[in-house]
Amino acid sequence: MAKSIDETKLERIKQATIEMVVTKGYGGASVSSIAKKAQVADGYLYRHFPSKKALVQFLYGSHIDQFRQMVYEIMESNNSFDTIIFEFNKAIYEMTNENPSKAMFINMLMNDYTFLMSKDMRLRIPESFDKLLERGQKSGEVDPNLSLEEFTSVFPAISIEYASSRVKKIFSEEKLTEEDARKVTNLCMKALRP
Amino acid sequence: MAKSIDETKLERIKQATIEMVVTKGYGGASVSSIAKKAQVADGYLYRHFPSKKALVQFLYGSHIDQFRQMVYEIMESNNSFDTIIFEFNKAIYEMTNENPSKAMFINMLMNDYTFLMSKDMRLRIPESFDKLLERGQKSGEVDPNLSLEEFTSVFPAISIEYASSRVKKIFSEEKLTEEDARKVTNLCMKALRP
Amino acid sequence: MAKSIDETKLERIKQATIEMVVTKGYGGASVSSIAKKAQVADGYLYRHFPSKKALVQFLYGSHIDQFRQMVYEIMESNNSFDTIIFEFNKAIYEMTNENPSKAMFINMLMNDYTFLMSKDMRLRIPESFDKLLERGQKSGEVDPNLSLEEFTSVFPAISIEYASSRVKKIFSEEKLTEEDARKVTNLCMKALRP
Amino acid sequence: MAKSIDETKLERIKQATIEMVVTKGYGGASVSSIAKKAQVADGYLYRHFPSKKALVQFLYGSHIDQFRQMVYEIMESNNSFDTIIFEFNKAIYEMTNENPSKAMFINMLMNDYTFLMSKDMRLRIPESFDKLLERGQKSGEVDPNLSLEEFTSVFPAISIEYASSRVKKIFSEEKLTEEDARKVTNLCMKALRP
DNA sequence: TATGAATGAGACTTCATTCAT
DNA sequence: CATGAATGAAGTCTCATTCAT
Repeated sequence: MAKSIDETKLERIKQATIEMVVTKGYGGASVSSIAKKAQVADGYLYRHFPSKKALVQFLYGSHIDQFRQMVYEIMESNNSFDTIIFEFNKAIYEMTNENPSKAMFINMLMNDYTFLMSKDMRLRIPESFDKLLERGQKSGEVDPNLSLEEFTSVFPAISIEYASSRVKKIFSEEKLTEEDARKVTNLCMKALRP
Repeated sequence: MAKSIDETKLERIKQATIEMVVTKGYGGASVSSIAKKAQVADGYLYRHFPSKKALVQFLYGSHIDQFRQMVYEIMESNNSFDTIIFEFNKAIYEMTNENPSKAMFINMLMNDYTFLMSKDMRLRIPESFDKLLERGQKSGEVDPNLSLEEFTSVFPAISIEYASSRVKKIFSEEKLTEEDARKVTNLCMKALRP
Repeated sequence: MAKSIDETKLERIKQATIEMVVTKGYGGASVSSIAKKAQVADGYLYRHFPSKKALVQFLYGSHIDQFRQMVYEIMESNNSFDTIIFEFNKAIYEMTNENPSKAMFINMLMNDYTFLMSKDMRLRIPESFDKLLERGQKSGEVDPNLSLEEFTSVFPAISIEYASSRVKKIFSEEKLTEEDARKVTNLCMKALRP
Repeated sequence: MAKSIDETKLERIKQATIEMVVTKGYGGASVSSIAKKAQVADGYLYRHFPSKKALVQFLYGSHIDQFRQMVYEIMESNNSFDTIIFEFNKAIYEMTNENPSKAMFINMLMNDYTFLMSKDMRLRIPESFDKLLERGQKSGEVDPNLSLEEFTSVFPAISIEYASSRVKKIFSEEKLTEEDARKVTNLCMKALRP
């Protein structure tokens, strides 16, 4: 009977939000500017999210979860610890190439103390990395004395930092390649080994 | 005498700004709330900075510079590469313990794409790390094929990430110790070696 | 058959509007909330009324007219002045019991200077009360020197005020009874007598 | 040192609010229109009240209290019941003449179910009228069987209704006089007597 | 006919900044 | 020099209304 929800509009809002937040910061990304970039009406956003904050929180949460799921899936289908690290790096570098804003968005919010993950997520993320650490320690590729805290300071910290400096174009403006993933994997493996 | 009163006021403004920005984000840290916390009048801030943005930029810049100078000074007075890494870690962990907000502030802004360093700073920072890298490669402690991009993804990235996760109290609420500095140094040294 | 479905929809809209306006005020009664309460689509209302304001005005007008007609009919079928007053009181108290929102709605709008009666109505109402006053003065039950202004300040003002304080549950939460109608009639008769 | 608060501005806001609410209704009285009428900046209001609703509530409350205090003071300084009624009528008619908007404002909000008095006020008002009723019953001027509910439906209901119909200019556009107060007092006294 | 997705004007509110004191 | 009252631009958000389906 009535018009159905235009999913592309919603998608446009989401992408526009990410881009505006990355470019102008949370405060600088006004709802008006987001709506304009997404080519929807100013009030449109409020038909799907109760507030601008909720929208950004949702995007943060869903991206973090996508990220976490990626780790999970790669772990499920790979036996070798170093392959997991490599596949993960490859995956996030592909994502970063495809949608640099998305990568910047996650990085920015992860370091913003006013955007906290949901409790649920705060618990599940370390859990995934804990399993990964165990696997590495079992296979003898990771120092058995390494704590989870030390582990996550190496992985995914190095991987993310490498991608982040690339999108910031500090050292290079090239796209991230499989070679980059290999190099970073190598750094991680060395740091972690017994 | 009168001037010293002034100085504490200015200092209070600076500290209040850092704390408010970390707690509430840049947008949430209103000039009024900063002034209130610093116990000065709203308009006082404008006697020293032309705008709120300029104040935050200044604080970011001066902290980054303090950081850079630390690297420089440690490099000047130490010959051994691993000692430099260790001393640096010790120094930033001490700073983090003393003033966690300051550490959070730097970390937050470094990952906020709307707060860019001055061009001057953007050039000088890699320069310092380049010199450090060279020293490590000369002494044979660092892989001679490592690029500056790879190097900075390890150091100071690991060091900072470790401190950051501690301030966020993700894995532990303990203060950072010399032992932590040693552990992190070890991780870095392993990652960098040939 | 199809039409009768329509009629209940319209009826539901009307009742929902009255209840929402009374509960939330004119501004707080959003078209959406009215439609939701009436279980019709948001846009449905516009098939019968050109605007929200027009809907409320219509309801106000039709209730006022119903009120006026009640006076008229009671006057037609009763010779005695005091019986007219009593029957009127009884009638509006019954209506108030049946549908308190309706009573509150009329009372609210009659005291809201932004909802004016139609010119037509503004003229016809005093006319009805003028006839009633005449009748009372002819029968000697009402002071011959009383102006219409004084008369309406007594009747129906006292009657309405009594019902209003009851729906507001200021002094009592009981339903209005015939005994209440009698008491109020007595107060009016005493006030009006020569 | 600094500028002091301009009390006339605050006064202008208050009066402008009353006038706009009376003319356009609560919803129609936009903060902008109020500020414009008061010749202050749009944001000024928020330096003294947390919201538009709070401002209107405050004005309602303070006017109701002024009203209540008037009753109290008149009762304190008069022994005779009928003098109290008369003095009260005179006082509110003078107030109505001086500031008709104020009278309309109170009347409007008293009949708006979304603007409730504070609990404190809801209790104190009937108390004052209860004392007045007692006095009238002691002096023999008021029917000893009259309930407070009946009493208040006569006084101050008649007095207020008379003033209200005058400000609405239904029957007359004249100012309210002492003669009006006398007439209304007479109506009340007749209604109340045994 | 009835729906409800979408619009956008305009509401309320915040707050960086100014400047009289 | 320092204050904080006042401003008003700009932000977030609501909601009456429209119209494709």
